[in-house]
Amino acid sequence: MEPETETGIVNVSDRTLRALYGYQMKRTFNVIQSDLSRTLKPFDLRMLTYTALVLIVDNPGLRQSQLAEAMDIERPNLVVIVDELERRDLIIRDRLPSDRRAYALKATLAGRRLCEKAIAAVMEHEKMLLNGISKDALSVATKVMQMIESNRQRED
Amino acid sequence: MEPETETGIVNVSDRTLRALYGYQMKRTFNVIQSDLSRTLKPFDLRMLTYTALVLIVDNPGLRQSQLAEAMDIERPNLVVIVDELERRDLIIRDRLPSDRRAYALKATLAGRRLCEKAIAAVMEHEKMLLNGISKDALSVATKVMQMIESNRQRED
DNA sequence: TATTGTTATACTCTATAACTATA
DNA sequence: TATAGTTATAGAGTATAACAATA
Repeated sequence: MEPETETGIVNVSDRTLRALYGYQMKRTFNVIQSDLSRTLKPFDLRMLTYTALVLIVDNPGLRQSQLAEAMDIERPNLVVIVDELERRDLIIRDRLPSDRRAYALKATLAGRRLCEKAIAAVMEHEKMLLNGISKDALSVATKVMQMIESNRQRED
Repeated sequence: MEPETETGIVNVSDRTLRALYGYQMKRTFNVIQSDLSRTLKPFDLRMLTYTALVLIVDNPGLRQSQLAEAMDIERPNLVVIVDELERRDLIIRDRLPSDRRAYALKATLAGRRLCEKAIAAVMEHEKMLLNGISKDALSVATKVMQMIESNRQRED
């Protein structure tokens, strides 16, 4: 006599739905990811290059290791992303005088301009995706996500 | 004079944070994904094989095409997942008498037992991840995710 | 010795076209 | 002709070890 919830085309019991909390989040993330990819295509950006560009524009002088940590990816995987942005003259790698191992990442004027346009497009699409969701509900959802993140169990 | 929010190690303005709504969700999904992977390792399951198994146990007779749609992946990518579960005798592929092209997927006794154990382990870990989050807040967050999913703009 | 960025590499997940067997 | 499942394959994204340069 368990309640059932419609999720896609199959019905799962509420107990099972709780066991699939990652499954709901993955479905939702897929939606956002694919919408974002389509929105960013005209700018020749992917989610990863877009995120990196936005963070560099917002944090001039950021190091690659900091950016990798912020984006939650490994340093080796960031190299190709920064390479691509640099090759397109959207950012530059400046040597830090204080630590000649590291780079200070800075957006170029072209990078800042592209970033502005991309952000505007993303926000426009976001409106459609978040249609019917109250400001309060969205705020609660964001807090829940931040709580989950802070509850992360780092492996030892 | 923009407010700033701590996200990882870099500060981003609230406007920028809104432009990175996918970024927050990705970070959160990464946390859930990696926690889930670690939890499922003792059962020799990944997120995909776990999700497939749970859905088959909960929906006996499910077809592969239905399962693929439920899991939001392409049919070809499901084949290897079903192959693996079948090879481990956790599920069987039953021919449908009414449509000999399709398979009815059913869990074996071993599959149902492993599924039960895996769900228990996942729920135990979920408690830690959702620590400090009220039932109401979680419910709101889930509804928001479902709303986003239903707002999906299918490409034509 | 430790850290920054790098290369190489392997693995997982994803996406598409084309095939077979049934309908 | 259309659909269910399959094969082959290519492309993203991710994770790890090992290296050079610098601290």
